[in-house]
Amino acid sequence: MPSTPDISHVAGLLSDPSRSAMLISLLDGRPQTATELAQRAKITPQTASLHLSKLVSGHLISKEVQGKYHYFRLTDPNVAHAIESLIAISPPSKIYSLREADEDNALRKARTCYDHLAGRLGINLAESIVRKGYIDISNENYRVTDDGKEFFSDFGIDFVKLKRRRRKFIHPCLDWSERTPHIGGALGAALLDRITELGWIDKKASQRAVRVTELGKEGFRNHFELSVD
DNA sequence: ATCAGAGGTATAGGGCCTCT
DNA sequence: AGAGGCCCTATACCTCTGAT
Repeated sequence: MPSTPDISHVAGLLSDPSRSAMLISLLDGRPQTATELAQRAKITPQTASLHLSKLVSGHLISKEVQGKYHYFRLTDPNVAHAIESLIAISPPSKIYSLREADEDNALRKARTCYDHLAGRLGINLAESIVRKGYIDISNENYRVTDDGKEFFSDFGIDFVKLKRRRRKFIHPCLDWSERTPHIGGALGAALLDRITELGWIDKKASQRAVRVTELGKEGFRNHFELSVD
């Protein structure tokens, strides 16, 4: 008889507010030190260090030592996907200041979800791609059409190389702020890489929120018929 | 090459809180 | 009351950098 997966261990690791705050901070895919994560979770570095060691032993995050710095990151996109899904079914956190409200608005507008684009921009981009017939939705799954293959190749994405990767090629990733899926998987990551490379978005070093540049506004309009304010 | 200082992380011990 | 978990402070350890 197949054994039942034990989700209680992972759920236990996620159940602490400090640990979940650090995991959410790691959602942008950027490696961060224990001290940075401690600031995010509003705890001391020593406490953060303890929590991080538990998350490492639970295989939710991995650690890379570079000199005196210890960089932590999510182990793989599946962890990010799981956290985003939990955020989608969680009640919104209370906002106490104008700064928090601004950050929340910026995140809802456009942000990275581990290694792909999310927020209203991510949703609108996915909807535009579907509308143009580059991606087909069947049984709530994404499939790239022949037109899509041609379009993504023209857009500068190496489709063949992407297909060879062991990672899931494309999947709908539920957006916690919009409750609508955006494009996840290897193609979602490649899209974000290409958009960043083209200078369409500006990723701030310490934030998940991204800003669309003037070049990006033009690019999204010309390639995806998207008007970004 | 060696040493001291600074920055960052890990660990130990204790207080506090919650649950049973 | 006891157990368990979280967070804090104090301290030790590691690594890097700059001065000598």
